[in-house]
Amino acid sequence: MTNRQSHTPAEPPRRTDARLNRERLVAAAREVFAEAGPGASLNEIARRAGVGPGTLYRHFPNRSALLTAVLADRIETLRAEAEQLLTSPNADDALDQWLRAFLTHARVNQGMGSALLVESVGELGFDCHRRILDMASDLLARAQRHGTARADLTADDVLQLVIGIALSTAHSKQAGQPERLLDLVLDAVHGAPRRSE
Amino acid sequence: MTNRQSHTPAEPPRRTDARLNRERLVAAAREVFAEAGPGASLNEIARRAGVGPGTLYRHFPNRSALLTAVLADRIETLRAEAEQLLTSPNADDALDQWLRAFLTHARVNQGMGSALLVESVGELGFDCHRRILDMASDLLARAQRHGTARADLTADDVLQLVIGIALSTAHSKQAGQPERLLDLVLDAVHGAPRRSE
DNA sequence: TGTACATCAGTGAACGCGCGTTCACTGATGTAC
DNA sequence: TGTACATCAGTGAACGCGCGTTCACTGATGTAC
Repeated sequence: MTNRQSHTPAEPPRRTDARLNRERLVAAAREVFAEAGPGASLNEIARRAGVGPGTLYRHFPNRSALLTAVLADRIETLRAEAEQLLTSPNADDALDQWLRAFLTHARVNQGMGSALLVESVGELGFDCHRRILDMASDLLARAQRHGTARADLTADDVLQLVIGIALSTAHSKQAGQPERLLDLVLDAVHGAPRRSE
Repeated sequence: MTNRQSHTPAEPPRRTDARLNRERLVAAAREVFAEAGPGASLNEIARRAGVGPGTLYRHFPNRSALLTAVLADRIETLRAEAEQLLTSPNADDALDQWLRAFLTHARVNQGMGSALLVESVGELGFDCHRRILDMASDLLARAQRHGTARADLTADDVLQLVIGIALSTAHSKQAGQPERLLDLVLDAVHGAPRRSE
């Protein structure tokens, strides 16, 4: 809350060229991860950033650190959105809206986020997972108390479903399909546990 | 319908050693794909089958052909199940049951099926896609006519959702989560398009 | 049933490739004076 | 403000690895007689 600038946990580099290269690397990583998924080549990222591979390793000891850096501001955006939505009048709409935003982010990264979320890739990945899960939990709990969200749902399950949509539609050509699928899931989230006939 | 034995489209090999190796390769591929996903190493598959890499290429010109061979009997199983379910009394249960079976198969292959389904990997992949989609369409259409399935759903959307569950839970440690998520989706499939408040 | 041989299948070393990662070296930067 | 220098950052060739794929060769099989 006190930090206005949201840089990655680690201290920012002292020298200006270092800081610049770091930014270039994160920007390149954002692009390349979006194109080729979380398994994208690190050398390719360094190439795209216009630096040597050694420079990449100086800034990010492993792939997970780089992924986390890329995710950092997306997560911060989601967090801010969640915080605001938690004060909005309609608890159901708040949950829906946040999940829509989450789906968009997850899709942009071609399931990159999911890689970090599903498997806990190192401590940093685990941390991302926790933060996302906390937001979803808060919004879901409120929608369960003051809205129509089913009481038998866990935030983990709902997130997993949305991540699934992001993954399965990562290469989908059908415009609008992800949103359509999410709407269907949201119907289930707000519906009763299945009425018979 | 006339063929009792379901071998892959291509003619079966003439020599017995060839046929044996082919079977070994498919068995190994089944294992390795299940462990490492559809991008698994072909050399590793050959190794596991106890044959040289050249032998693998003699039988299967590319990865897609091998994937298709592995999928072939799973798809045949699903087809037989679909055919039988189409004559069962309850159209809703039939759809649900088939989707459950589909999820199981999709999960066993760690999203391997999905790779073939989502992206159309060559003609063979496209063919698999079609066959699965046809089954789902028939069952969904019947559940829409004689059951409670929502009229605004397409088979493609429903399949995509289930594939998403398979993908996102591929590495999930939580036992029972995939089934739980599918149940939630099935609720949506059979529910009305969202009642307000 | 037994043998000769053409055919088909299997082998596995080898190739080129891109990957992740390292490290000795060069160079730029910021600071102390 | 100007310079000297220690420190930190960047470089990129190089390594080993496993991958997909090929192909000249060996060997097993089935068939014709």
